[in-house]
Amino acid sequence: MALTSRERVRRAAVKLFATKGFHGTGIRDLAQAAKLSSASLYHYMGTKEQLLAEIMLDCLQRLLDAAARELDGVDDPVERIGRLVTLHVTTHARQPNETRVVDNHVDVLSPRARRAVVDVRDTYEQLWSDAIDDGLRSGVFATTQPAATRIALLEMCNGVARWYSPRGPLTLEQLAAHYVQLAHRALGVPDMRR
Amino acid sequence: MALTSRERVRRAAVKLFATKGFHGTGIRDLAQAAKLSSASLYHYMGTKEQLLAEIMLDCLQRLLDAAARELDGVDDPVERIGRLVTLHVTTHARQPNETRVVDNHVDVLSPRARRAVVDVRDTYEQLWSDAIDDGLRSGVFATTQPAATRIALLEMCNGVARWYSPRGPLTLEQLAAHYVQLAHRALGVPDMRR
Amino acid sequence: MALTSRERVRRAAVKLFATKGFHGTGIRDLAQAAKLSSASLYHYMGTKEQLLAEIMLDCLQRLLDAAARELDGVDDPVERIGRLVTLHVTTHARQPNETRVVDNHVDVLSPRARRAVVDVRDTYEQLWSDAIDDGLRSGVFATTQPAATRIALLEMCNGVARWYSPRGPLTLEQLAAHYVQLAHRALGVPDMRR
Amino acid sequence: MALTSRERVRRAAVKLFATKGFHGTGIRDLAQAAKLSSASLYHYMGTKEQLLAEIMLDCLQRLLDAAARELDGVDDPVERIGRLVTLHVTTHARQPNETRVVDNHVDVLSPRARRAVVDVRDTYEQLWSDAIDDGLRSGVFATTQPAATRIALLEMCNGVARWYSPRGPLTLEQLAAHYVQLAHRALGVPDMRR
DNA sequence: CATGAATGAGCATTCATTCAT
DNA sequence: TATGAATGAATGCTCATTCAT
Repeated sequence: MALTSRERVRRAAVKLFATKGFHGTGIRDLAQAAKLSSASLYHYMGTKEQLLAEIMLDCLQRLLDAAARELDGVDDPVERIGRLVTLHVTTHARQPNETRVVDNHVDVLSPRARRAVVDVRDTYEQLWSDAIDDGLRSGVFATTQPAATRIALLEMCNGVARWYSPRGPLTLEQLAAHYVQLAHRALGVPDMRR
Repeated sequence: MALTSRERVRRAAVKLFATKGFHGTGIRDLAQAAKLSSASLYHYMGTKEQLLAEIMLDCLQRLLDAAARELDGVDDPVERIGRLVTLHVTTHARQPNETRVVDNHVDVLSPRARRAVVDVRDTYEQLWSDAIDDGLRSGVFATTQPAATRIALLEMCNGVARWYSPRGPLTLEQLAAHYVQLAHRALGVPDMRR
Repeated sequence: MALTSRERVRRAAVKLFATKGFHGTGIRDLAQAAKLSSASLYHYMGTKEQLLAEIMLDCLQRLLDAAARELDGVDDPVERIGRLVTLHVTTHARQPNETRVVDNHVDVLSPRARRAVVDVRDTYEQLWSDAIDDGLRSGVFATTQPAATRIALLEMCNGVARWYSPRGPLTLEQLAAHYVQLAHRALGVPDMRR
Repeated sequence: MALTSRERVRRAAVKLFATKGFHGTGIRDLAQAAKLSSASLYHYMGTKEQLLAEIMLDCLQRLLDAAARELDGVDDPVERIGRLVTLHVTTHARQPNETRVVDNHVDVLSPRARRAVVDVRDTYEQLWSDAIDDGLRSGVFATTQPAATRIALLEMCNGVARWYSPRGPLTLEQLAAHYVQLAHRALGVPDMRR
């Protein structure tokens, strides 16, 4: 089924911003990839930067929503971190372009747009912080640097978008399971729990 | 003591490429930061891309050399990984701009330059692979996914350049020690060893 | 009637390339003469060199076509040379800019474009060679150096673009008639034939 | 024997201006060809344009002097034209670069320099005019367009610099002899005179 | 809904030239 | 005599964006 022009623009932008960077992507590249004239592009977007900001906000919001759904009703911190890692890694593996755009383009945004993006991201990362804090409080996690560990884990998981290929030796499930193990180990979850 | 113009160009490029990206950095930005006219820039560099490639190769080579020095005479895989992590993290914390340029700009390079850069990077990463393989063979490491773990650890350590600040709560030593712990845990080093 | 922008670009290029040379003509000169911004120029041309190549090929092709038409059904070599000279001289007198561009810019072209231009030019000059050879065979021409004579005549006729003015003492018809006489004399056509 | 730097600059300029044109030749091309730095070039020349003007004036003056020497004591117009053609053609064949610079760069010069060059050229061409007028007066030449014929002959002879090669089928002597024949025929010199 | 035409501003790079050494 | 360093101005060309149709 044919995509709408609007959707074609969006997909073209995601792919190109991810692979060539925002500044490395010209409006003409976008137009060509979306099979539109560069003038027509402007029926479906504001400025190039607004297009970027929309993509970033959108992806982040969807991640946040999905995370909230995953965590709904789950109390065990080990399980919660496991679900966050699984979701994060899976998302980065399945949508490497979207996530690379989100993860690498914060600095490009104007202050106003950056604020909005960072706010959503902070809300999302708070889910990680909360889970880690809970685990520490309950004694199931053991680390002296919860903040650094959280960031380290997030960076580690973000990296998946840069290297994972479904055509490689790992299935998505294996990949996610391995990263969950890495996270649990990093947080000092005792072996018997795993 | 005054810097040479050449050095000023280099430092300006590192800072700007790191913060604004290669395509986001104009030759005029570079000139202004180096306190030179844009024409004079070309006494100290080839093209903008060649400048980038030189910086990347240079930084990678220095990292590789330092790693070789660190590992010299060290046999214990636990210690070797510890030293690699310490060096990697310390370098990323001390020279966040250099390392961000190296870690984020491979795709910008022309095929020829990319080849050269990737070759050095592969040689460096082989040091990690070797240490991990040794640890697995000797039974001190325990993981079913050595390759994925190596990449995950590298990404995790690279991330340091994106967030660590010496003005934050962690000293360089604490930071490095924590990342060594994370790496050892990720590789399944038994607690008594740590 | 108003010219199209495309045509204005073409005419501006012909005039400027002819008078200031290809390298002496800047893109901004072209834009100003075509009453367009320098950016708009690029809607109507590829690169500056492609614009040159198109002009050259076009003019040469039109000369070749016209020559073929002139010679159609004409057998007498004296008459054929007369018609070639008349056409060549008339063209150079009427379109001095076009012909100066064609005659003086072969060396500027890239190898590929030069090849294309030289091919058409060679085809055209072959018409002269054939006429001269025929005249020699039939005994109506007398020269020991047909090749040198052909080139000499062509250079002589090309020169017209450099000096002839319709405001001078010679009408186009007188000019052409005189050059025909010069050509016939050069080829040793007996006086009674003229 | 080694050339002086001054002479190397001169020769480099002649070769490059002839083949790539004045505007197509950069100061760096000149420097490289003269095996000097571009700054050092300025010890041996004024501006690029002055260098061009000096070359042109010099070559023209030498041609004029040589012509005066050739004509000294020669009264017969047929012989005079013969000597002028021989000298002109020989010079263009032997020094194609010098003559191409002289013949094709008048338009590049500033008004003042152009004036000086054109003055010498006019003096030289006057020698041709005088010879032709004499021949007409004495009845040995027959043409209704002496001015056009003179220009046509000059253009024809200038052309030699564009095509003649000593490695081709014609020796210099044969070339000159043929052009003398062409000139005599163009001027209507009766066959018995030749 | 779509685009050809248009542009001011900007791009990386090169220009001819100067000057202190 | 020679040049490395330096530059303001210019180079050919592309940028993101607008607008009339």
